[in-house]
Amino acid sequence: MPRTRKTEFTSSDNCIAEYAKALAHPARVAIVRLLAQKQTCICGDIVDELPLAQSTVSQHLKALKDAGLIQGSIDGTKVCYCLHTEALQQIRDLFGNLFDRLIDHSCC
Amino acid sequence: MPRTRKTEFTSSDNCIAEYAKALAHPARVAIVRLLAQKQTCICGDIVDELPLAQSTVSQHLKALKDAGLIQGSIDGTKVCYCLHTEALQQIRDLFGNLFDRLIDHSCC
DNA sequence: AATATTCATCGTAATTTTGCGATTAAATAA
DNA sequence: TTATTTAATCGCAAAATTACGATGAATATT
Repeated sequence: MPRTRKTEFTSSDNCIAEYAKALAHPARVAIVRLLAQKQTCICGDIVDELPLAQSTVSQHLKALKDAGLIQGSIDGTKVCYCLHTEALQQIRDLFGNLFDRLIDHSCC
Repeated sequence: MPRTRKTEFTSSDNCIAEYAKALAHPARVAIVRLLAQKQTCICGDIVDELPLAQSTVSQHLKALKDAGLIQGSIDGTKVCYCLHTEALQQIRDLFGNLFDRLIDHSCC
């Protein structure tokens, strides 16, 4: 009997994967950590903290913004970025739900 | 004055990014969730649960194994996979440290 | 021994990601 | 007004990811 196969991933799995993809590069992790550490919203100083060109950092900022992890607000010629708390809370919840129930399953 | 630029990412950021990359595809998230739900170690049944060809699923399993998230043990012609608890604990810790301190920073 | 099952690996194509310099747009400063 | 600063976007090249069928290796079954 030929086996039937699922046709899609669940929206939860897609959502988690999308968030994970947003953090799947050390530059983007560094940006998030920077914004988490400094209580003030940093902007172009992020570029100075990363071993990448300005245009590349801008791309990573856009990726984080598209994923909903950060927000940017214009202040003169500068742009001030900060974390989007609700999204990060959701990430914590999603990853928590994913991992919480597996504390003592050593089956191999 | 020309600005100095960092030359590397921290090992912590690299580590988090690597873990995030392992979960940056819905198929791999689905595999982890499957292994977290079933207390028994599943093997090729994973293929039937995913909308992907066997060879593709095998690649995703390898990616998860290379990242240290799962382990596989051979049982006859079958292979039994299970989660690698320590790595998942480390992920929880790393992401927890990254996100914990940012509860009430709304600066934008 | 011959066949079947299970799963990893190979080879390849299509797509996505990453990175940079150059350019552009917008606001400020001179 | 004319420069200068800041940051986004464009265009492009290199690398990585994703997906599949075909093949191979190992064990189990007949």
